[in-house]
Amino acid sequence: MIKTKNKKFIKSFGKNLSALRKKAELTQEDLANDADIPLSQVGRIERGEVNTTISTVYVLAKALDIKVTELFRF
Amino acid sequence: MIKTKNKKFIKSFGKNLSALRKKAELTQEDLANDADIPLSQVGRIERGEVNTTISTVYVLAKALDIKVTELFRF
DNA sequence: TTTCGTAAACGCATATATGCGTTATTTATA
DNA sequence: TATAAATAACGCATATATGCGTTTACGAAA
Repeated sequence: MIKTKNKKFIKSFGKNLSALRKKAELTQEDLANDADIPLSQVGRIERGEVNTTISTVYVLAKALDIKVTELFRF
Repeated sequence: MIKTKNKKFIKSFGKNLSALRKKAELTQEDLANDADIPLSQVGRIERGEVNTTISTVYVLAKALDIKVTELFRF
C-alpha cells in the first residue's frame, strides 16, 4: 500500500518522464526499445501505475540521453 | 537478473545513501525510523543488495532532509 | 574480557514490479 | 470518413522488493 504522498510522487515522476520522452521526440515504443524494457512497462510508469525501480530509472535516463537527476527534477 | 551495469549503479546508490546518512549523523536505525521503513531494508539498500523503488528513495530523501536528486548525485 | 552500539546476514511471507503478450481506445493523418 | 500510429488497458506468470523478526559479527569503550 503506497501512501498518498508517495502516489503523488509516482504520478509526478510519470508525467515528467512522459514530458522528457516527448521532448526527445520518441514514442513509448522507441523509448522501450532503446531502454530495453517492455512497452507496457513504459506506459505503466508514465501513467503512475507502478512504483518503478532505480535500475529502470537508470536505463530510461540512458535511453533519453539525460542524467538520472533530470528525471527527478519536478 | 540485474545487468552488470545496473548492479554497479545500485551499488553506487547504496554507497551514496550510506555517506549521506553518516553526514546527517544518523544510524541506520534512525533513518529507518524517520523514513518509516524497516531497518533491514536500509541495510540492504546501502549494501546494494536490492534494486529499490522510487517511493523508497522519496521517503529516504525526506528523512535525510535532502532533495531526491542528491541521492543520485554520484 | 564483557558490554554496548551498530551493521551485516539470515529466514520467510506478502505485495508488487517486471516481462511478455493481446486487445481496446485514443489521436493523428491521409 | 477511413486508416494508421500511438497509447491505454487488459491478463498472467515470474522475479524480486518489501516488511518483520531474529541472529551473528564487529568495533569501541568500560
